[in-house]
Amino acid sequence: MTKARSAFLAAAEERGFLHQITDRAGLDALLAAGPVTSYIGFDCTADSLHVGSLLQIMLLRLWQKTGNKPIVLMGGGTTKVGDPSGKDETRRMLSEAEIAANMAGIRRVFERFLTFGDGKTDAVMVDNAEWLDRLEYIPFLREYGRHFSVNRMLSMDSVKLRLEREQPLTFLEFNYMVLQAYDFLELARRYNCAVQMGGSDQWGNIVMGVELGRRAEERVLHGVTSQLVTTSSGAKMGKTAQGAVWLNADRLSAYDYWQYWRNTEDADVGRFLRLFTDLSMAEIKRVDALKDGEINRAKIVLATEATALAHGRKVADEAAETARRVFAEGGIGANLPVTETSKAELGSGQPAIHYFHRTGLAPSLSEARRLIRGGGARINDKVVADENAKLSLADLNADGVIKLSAGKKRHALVKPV
RNA sequence: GGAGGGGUUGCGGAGCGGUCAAACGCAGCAGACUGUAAAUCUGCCCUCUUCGGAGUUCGGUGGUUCGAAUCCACCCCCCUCCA
Repeated sequence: MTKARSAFLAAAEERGFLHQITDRAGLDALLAAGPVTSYIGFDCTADSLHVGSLLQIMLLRLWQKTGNKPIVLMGGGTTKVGDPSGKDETRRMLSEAEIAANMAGIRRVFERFLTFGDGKTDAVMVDNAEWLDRLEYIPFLREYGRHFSVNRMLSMDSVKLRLEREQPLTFLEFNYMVLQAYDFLELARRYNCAVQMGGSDQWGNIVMGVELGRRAEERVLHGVTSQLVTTSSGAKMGKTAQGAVWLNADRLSAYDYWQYWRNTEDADVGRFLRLFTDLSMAEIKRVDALKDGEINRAKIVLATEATALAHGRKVADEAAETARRVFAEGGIGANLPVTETSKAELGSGQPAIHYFHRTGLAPSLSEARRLIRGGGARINDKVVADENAKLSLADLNADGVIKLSAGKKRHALVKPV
């Protein structure tokens, strides 16, 4: 493969973003000639995005940074249908109000990663409900339905896998790819959008759009998919025991976000630095050269850089400092979650398990007991031996708080007010 | 509409009248070893518990039985084939 001439392709390929491109040479030539508009669609199934979508976000960011215009397409319309790709189960139907609320939350996430505005390379956010909600069934079928082959659609992975696994697929969902293809055409008309990007599971849907553009209006459209990012152990990214790794602070604190990246497996550090930070390749090579125990320094760089993108530099530095104090000095960092209680309650000598439960370190009282039995619970860094141990005012440390720990990594403070 | 198969604890998947809070695998949590890594080993993994137990689970509702995830009836949902 020859080296790309365009800044975007050169950078995206060097950093390992890309999986498939419909017409690499054609796209490269287009990009080299001037700013190009591309889009990625996001469904509004939750009020934030998580790390699973981060690669797509970074791809748009890179697109903008290399002098092009990104469109964030909110799936206000398609969310009402539900994408069957990669899922065995039909999605729950969301109400319009839920979708609107989710969209507002997602918008805030993007404001961190992209520059929005009216300029030539400023990002814009568009909602496909604008046109999908108004489609008329018969005219739509006559005008666009004829360009879609059911034979072809049945061979698409998203559909085929459901059928093979004997999982239900409703007609509603079957239409998803048609609508996504139509989105592409609509964006091409409205914004002269020439490229659709997406995760590798979107390949089929993207190609449908490219083909629709050609068949319906002889437009030349391009499709690009990103690598599927899994950890070296094969797990999908973005899931932890506590749930998804969300990108907004209401859902997941900056400190926990920082910790997520800090705990990256050795084998993933270099790859993640390239994908999820803005560091230059030279810088990344330098950091990635660290080996063995030293690699922890690279993980700290990764965590801080990734957190800075999602939550801001200042917050990222604070998270790093908190972690340093908690782990290196065994102390208490400012960013640990605090659960408030009253002096009176604390003085009454409630069992420690209550506090482990209340702080969220244990999902139930039974779990808290198990944690203590297993030797994983600590109060002020001292292992709790007795599962009926009680907490009292005497446990307050010099800072006037009690530090509870579940395992080495999860800590919380109890503070009387 | 007809015939057949199926719905079990996060997932996969055993169980098919008592010994079932339900094998096993995966995921997860904790401990050991480490580097806040991976791998490995150990323990835990429905809820509550005064640690003796207690209470709710096997699509739903009734029933048979001393006793039902297991048998019966009806209902709901899914799959396959036929129409």
